[in-house]
Amino acid sequence: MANLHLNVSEVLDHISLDCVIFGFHDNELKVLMLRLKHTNAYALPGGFLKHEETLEQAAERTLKERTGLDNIFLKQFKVFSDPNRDKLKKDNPEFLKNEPPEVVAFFNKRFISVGFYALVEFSKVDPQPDALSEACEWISPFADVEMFIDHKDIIDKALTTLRIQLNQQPIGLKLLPRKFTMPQLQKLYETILGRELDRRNFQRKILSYKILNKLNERKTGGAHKAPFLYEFNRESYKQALEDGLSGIW
Amino acid sequence: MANLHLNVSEVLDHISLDCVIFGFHDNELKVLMLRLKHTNAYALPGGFLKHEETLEQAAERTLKERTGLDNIFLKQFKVFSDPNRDKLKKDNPEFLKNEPPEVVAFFNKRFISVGFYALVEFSKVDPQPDALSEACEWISPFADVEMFIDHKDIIDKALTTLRIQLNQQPIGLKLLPRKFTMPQLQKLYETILGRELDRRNFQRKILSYKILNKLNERKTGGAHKAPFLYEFNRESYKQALEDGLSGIW
DNA sequence: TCAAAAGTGTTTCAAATACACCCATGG
DNA sequence: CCATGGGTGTATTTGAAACACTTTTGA
Repeated sequence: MANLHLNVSEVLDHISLDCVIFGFHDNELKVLMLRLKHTNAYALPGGFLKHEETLEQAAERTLKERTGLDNIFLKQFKVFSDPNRDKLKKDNPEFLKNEPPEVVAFFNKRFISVGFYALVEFSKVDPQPDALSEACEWISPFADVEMFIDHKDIIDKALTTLRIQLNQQPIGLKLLPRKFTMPQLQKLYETILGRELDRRNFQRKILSYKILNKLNERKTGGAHKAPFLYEFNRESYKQALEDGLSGIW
Repeated sequence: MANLHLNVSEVLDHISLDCVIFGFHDNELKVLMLRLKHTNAYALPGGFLKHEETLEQAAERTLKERTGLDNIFLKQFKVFSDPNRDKLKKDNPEFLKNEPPEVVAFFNKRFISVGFYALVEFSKVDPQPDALSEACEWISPFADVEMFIDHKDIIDKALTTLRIQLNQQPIGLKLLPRKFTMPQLQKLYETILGRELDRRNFQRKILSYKILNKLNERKTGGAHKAPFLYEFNRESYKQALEDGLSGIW
């Protein structure tokens, strides 16, 4: 059974990072998580900081390992530094049972963890478990499952941040496939905001920003009337976000 | 000459924090900074993380030491983790010349620094230099002075964050004295936003939130017509911020 | 052929903006 | 007595919200 191959001298003590990787599929928001070996708990993909890296580079590296993707949209949102936050780790080191002693010792130090959230296009992700986990899978951020130490808190905080930053960050652009329908975009906004929006007002408002190109294609295959496909106009979207999408949904 | 009396075994390696302490005085935004000994550079008040502390507690401790104040409004806004960020420190260790070798060695490690911003009532602060600095004083966040390593970047980022969070955080409440005038409050908003606002519209809008109590007093002593004094209605202000002061200035 | 989803348009109401006049004060 | 800053009011424009009808589709 493969172990972590973590060279503890390559990374800084006391500092870790956790990534809340958001995807959007079947009109639902998802988070990519690891199911830890020998436990039922889910954990966020995370990692440690190498000597010559920034935290952003370390997060990118982690993302690449779990999703296969480069150039992911990534943002720090909070540092979790409760000295008791990793208490559970010491009580439940089951998932470390195949690791060498120096790795176990390293894990048992106190860590402050920098939370990042990432936005990825669901269909492009190839989920890769790490050596400490049995599976890497998408679950609902609202799912009531057992989570490693404070990872539930980290997800909740990421969601709150996402909600607040919905009008300042290219959330739609990063979470949806290149071509998408208006109802899809609306569902995305609704999921993040946690409330329903009026279909017609939503469309009018989002179109008024001139950040979408309407395509001469419709999404076929679904039941009911075929909706048009849209794509983001990357130029104007970028510009619009710099000004802030002035409204609040 | 007093030295730091830093017991390096009490704090974690590699982790520091810096506080951008905002105050408002003479209708101008100010930042509390230290002037480092034996250099011309200004540095942000900062500190290290003790083993049993959260970062927030460590920041509070730092704030208490520099300002004499407790219960300060404090918020994390970013972690600065460029591996070269403290390069200058190694080139210019002048301000450490009275420190024992273990302290110098500690300072020469790589640090990632968690940025906090704090909002304080200017007149209540009693600025206290630390052992490494000659003075602790208020300067303009826009001042073009020499700053320690990346502290200018940290201030800029704090300002940007403050601007974005102006409608979500109790910024007025924390920065102004208990009684203040409408023009003062407006100047505060204008300074943070970096643009002018219409006097009459500002007043109408801020009053519409019902977060101010108009007092039966006027601010005397100034030239020209004496403006009324207001105070925040803490109950409704708190409530309003939870909902977000829906507008954007 | 009909239920359910999607396209499109109008009316209404609230908020942001622009603008004007009067009042008080110290120099 | 007047320049400056402060108090208060109104008309206009803009955008958000509420709401209705028609079209397309697969079951």
